[in-house]
Amino acid sequence: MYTQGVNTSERLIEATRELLWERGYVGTSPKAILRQAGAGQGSMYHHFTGKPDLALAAIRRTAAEMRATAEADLGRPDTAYERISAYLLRERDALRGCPVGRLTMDPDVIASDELRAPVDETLDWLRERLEEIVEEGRERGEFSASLIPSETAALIVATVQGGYVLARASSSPAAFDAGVRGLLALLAPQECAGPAGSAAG
Amino acid sequence: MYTQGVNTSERLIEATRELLWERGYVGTSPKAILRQAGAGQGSMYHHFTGKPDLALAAIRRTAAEMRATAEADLGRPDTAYERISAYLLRERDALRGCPVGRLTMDPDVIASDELRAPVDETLDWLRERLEEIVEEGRERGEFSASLIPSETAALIVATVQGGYVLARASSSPAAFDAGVRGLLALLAPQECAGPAGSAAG
DNA sequence: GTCTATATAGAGATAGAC
DNA sequence: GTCTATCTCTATATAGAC
Repeated sequence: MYTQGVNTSERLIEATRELLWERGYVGTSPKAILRQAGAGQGSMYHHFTGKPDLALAAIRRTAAEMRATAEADLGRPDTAYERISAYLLRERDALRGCPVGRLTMDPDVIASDELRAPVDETLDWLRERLEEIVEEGRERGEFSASLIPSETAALIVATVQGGYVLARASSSPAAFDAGVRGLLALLAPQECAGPAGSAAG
Repeated sequence: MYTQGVNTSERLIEATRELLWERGYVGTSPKAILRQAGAGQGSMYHHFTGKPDLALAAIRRTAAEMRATAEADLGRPDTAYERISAYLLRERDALRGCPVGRLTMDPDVIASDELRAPVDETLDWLRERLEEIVEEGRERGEFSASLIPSETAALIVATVQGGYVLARASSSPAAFDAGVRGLLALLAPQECAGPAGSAAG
């Protein structure tokens, strides 16, 4: 059986994705979703058991999309530094923030293991993927052998997530870019960092 | 005229601070504040014009407290690296997140220049304070001369803010600590980082 | 499947007694 | 200054018509 155009269930999920990104879970009402989707009350409760169920479908899709977007940069045939750099410098609307990461500040999402799971899994996947790449770069001599891949990976993800916080606080993407450049400068393959720690004078 | 114990206005502000930290602005209702403060409806609207006004008082106080806490580590008589390290390694409840930074994910806070102002000013102050310290460390030879202080400062703040995101996503403070260690490893005064970027396998 | 009532609770604020 | 009504609007969900 065919569905002409986009069906209601689909529109509900997409509307929820947009509103969750913009206003979070607590700040998004079923009524707002229905308005955005152009659907009536009954449709939502026909396709989903309620707000949490619909939100879960929306979050899962957003999480999958985020992994695919990241992999597009991280999976390129290039050096580790170039792939990490491509991921960090990718065009972003920093003021919108991360549609997955922002959910960690939502009390109702964090209180529900089911809603939190896709958020956790996605950020965890990203960390592990970056860890592989850092390890690879270390073996190839791009990075210092003293780098700990798992910690470096956590740093990279944190820089992005925290960059969104700075951008939104200042209403400007500049701070996001600054943090990313600061990280890339420290990660950049370098000959010698300068004089040893001569703290005197 | 004396006020015995803590007055109602004070209790309202403290209750609001706790709830804003825990549930954000959108997720905090006046009713919840009154319950937490042990006050009636009338008290709140006597001392404040409404929810935004009370939230503003709470946010300002939290912001001031955050600056003081950071300065306690950053203002120590020590090397730049030690002060930054002390700030990053300070004991934190990473799962609670940053009471100031979390507000950047609150749509109603971001939509209001008045509510956003103390958030912006605080994170901006922190970045500038760290910038001074990085610059100082660079002049003293602790850090590479190629480091750009403003970008490094943005990175440090982003690492902390993003670390909270990772910790909350995974319900564990471990990821926060990992990111911080990853950053400190890259910042650590070092003699030579290893071989130059020989990317060929 | 989708719609329009309808129901119950809570958000946010006001009025006026004490 | 603080309290308890009270008010209007919205959140979330259900019922039942079409």
